[in-house]
Amino acid sequence: MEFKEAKNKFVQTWGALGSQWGINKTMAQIHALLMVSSEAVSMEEVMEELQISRGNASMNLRALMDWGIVYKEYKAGERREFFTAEKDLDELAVKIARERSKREIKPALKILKEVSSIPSNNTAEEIQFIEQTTKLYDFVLKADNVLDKITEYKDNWLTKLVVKFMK
Amino acid sequence: MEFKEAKNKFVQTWGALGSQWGINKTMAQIHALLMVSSEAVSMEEVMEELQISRGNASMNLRALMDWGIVYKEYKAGERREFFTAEKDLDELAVKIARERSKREIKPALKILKEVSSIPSNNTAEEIQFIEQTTKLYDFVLKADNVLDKITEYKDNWLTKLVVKFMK
DNA sequence: ATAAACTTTCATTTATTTTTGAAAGTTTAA
DNA sequence: TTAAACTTTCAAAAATAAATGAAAGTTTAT
Repeated sequence: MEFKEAKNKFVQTWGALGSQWGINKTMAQIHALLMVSSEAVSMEEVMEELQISRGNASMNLRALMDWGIVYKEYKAGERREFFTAEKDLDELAVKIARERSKREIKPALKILKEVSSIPSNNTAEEIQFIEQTTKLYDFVLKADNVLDKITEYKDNWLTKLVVKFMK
Repeated sequence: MEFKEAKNKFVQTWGALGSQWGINKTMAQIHALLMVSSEAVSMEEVMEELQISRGNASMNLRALMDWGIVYKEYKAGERREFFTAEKDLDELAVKIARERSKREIKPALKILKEVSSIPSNNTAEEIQFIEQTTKLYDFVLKADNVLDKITEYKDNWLTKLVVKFMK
């Protein structure tokens, strides 16, 4: 396999993976492309490499910047904007974890608390509902706290986790 | 908020969450419904409660069983099949983690290994590509191993993780 | 064997999500 | 200023994913 083929395969794979995780395909592909580029990449180049429209490139680059995992760069004497991806994987994972916690876990917790707090009329159905949603709330809250704790380590958190866990 | 409203809200929320995690909405809704039911539920009831077609109910129940998080139950003297969800959250999380590792992480690892193993012609581009995909491979492999290790604990793994991590 | 009770399959339809591209907006250099 | 170089927006189109429902398939009781 030669370079171009490998690069393409990587971008496609990362894209497909993205869509299984609630991130759209193009967004994941752009991220993949930037991650393996040695230099900052212009929007034009992104469009060219991935064969996508200007609007699509613009919107997804924006979304990646909102996630905090792609940065704009300005080059001296250049009008155009260039983009680079966060390449440090610990940092990348931490940012994704934080963002998903904020966007998905926290709102879910709010609803779990709400629905688990209804007054019960003591039918088996209602008792089961309250019990299960309460357990869910506790579980998700605990998981979210662990996530928080882990992301505090930032550098090398995964290695530290391995060490803690293996012994 | 009364019971029916709370139940509906929970099912809707769980469904929306599902679609952000690569599971389809109906599948997540059925799972939510079963999880808070005190008794096993027939396909007919699932169709009725979620207002979905027979085919849809059948296919998504099947998928949930493939994931190992919903079980069939037979009632004496009943022709119909009934369904229950895994209600133990540690167990649920472990099953989901295992399944996603098998379906998504393992195949991704295979590709990462492939693409990071191309011969380099020593251009900056190729060096960066090989370096980054190699790092990704190592990172994902390490994460997958931690997942494996965690799921071995099965009972109370989350609590154990909290304990390990907080100290 | 057969018919009733039930489940699964899959071609077609429907709904949702993503992409396009042209117009509007912005920035910078002269 | 103004016009060239570039980016963003968003309504419409295209692509993708999910749902329907009727026919085919199973199972079980008699």
